[in-house]
Amino acid sequence: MAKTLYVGNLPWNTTETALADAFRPHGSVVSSRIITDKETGRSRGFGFVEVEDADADKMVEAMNGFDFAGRQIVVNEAKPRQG
DNA sequence: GTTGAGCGTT
Repeated sequence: MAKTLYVGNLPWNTTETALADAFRPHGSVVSSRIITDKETGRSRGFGFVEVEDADADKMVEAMNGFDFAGRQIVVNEAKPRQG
């Protein structure tokens, strides 16, 4: 099982690979996704990282406020997209 | 060639 983590305050040039690479040493990263604008195709400045349930809690504590590319990112457990 | 609070696709 895995949990989805919301990651905000990301630089415009942040990629999914850079996100997963930053979360990898903190826990088991299942997948990562950067939200891009459907009209312009550019990054919206936030994304989601799916990690293992057992590591998700400590990864939020470890990566929340982490200096990413000069910006402090915001990491929290993502809201359920399906109620 | 920009922007900066906010929660994504089947």
